[in-house]
Amino acid sequence: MRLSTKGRYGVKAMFDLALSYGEGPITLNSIAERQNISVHYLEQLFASLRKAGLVKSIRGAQGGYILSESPQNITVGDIIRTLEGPLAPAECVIDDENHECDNADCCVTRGIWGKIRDSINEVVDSITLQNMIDDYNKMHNKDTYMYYI
Amino acid sequence: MRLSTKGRYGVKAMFDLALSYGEGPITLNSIAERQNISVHYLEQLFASLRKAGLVKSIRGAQGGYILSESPQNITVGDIIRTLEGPLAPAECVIDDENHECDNADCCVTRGIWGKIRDSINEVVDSITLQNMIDDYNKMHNKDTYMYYI
DNA sequence: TTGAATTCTGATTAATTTACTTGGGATTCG
DNA sequence: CGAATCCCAAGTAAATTAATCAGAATTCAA
Repeated sequence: MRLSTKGRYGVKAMFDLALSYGEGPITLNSIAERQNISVHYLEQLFASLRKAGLVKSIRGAQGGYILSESPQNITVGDIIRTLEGPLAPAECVIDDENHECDNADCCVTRGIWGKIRDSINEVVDSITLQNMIDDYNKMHNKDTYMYYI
Repeated sequence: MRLSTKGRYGVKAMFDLALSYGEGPITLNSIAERQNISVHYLEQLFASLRKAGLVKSIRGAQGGYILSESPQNITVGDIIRTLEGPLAPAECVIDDENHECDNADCCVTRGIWGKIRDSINEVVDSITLQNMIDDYNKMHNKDTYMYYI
């Protein structure tokens, strides 16, 4: 039940973009360097993210990528589902497909897979990139914050 | 984020055992037939389940497997973690291992993986084999139940 | 207007994991 | 004894993952 590198790198890269939101396009090279990911691999991920409408690209020199929307309108769920496909522990609980079950007891286990699916999606859909930025700032301003107590 | 067949078959097979709990040993052959799984593959899964103490084996003719404990004391989480390893979306949130993070922002994403891990484990730990039996009986006694209304 | 910096596209590949299969050995009941 | 069963270790084919490779297309800036 691991996420693949697609989902993990994708969230990191999108968080990286979110930290620079409003400061113009960010190059994949710089993301790759900061996050320690191969540029070419990032290109593949960003092709998907762009097609899904989560980022916009600016081509040519001084180009790069920017978030399509503000960080508070993009969730971790949007990113992971774009890169990994539906977050379901079994095929029979992927909503947009109809996978038949011929076993009589299938529905009992199917109910379980459905609960797992729902709880995962609830968590990732409840976290926005803005939430991540806030967490990041809390960590990094902890010392400063102490002065005010 | 799919469960592998190990986890899925394992839950089905253990549920099969639970339905016959108290009726003596059940052979892998019969489980394999009912659940449509290869016997030899089931053998591998039951080797793990036995080592984890979830089932007991009775060798020789008329042998088979029984649950080590009553269905209400075995959770879906016990089964899945035994067969799939820790239910964590990323290595850095596996509790019993120490995986280092060198990126500064790692902790932000790590927090997310931790939330996903916790929500998955909460769900699977809250479902016992007895719960599954109850669900199963509800489904199958629906018609009978109607006569009493 | 040229060259460097970038995104974009499609193919290829190496490593890993998954989902078994194969081939036997050990044990126990009837 | 022999059939039924669990037990064990290795092998394997297919799929997936995680990239890499090669180069075309676009744009900015000097």
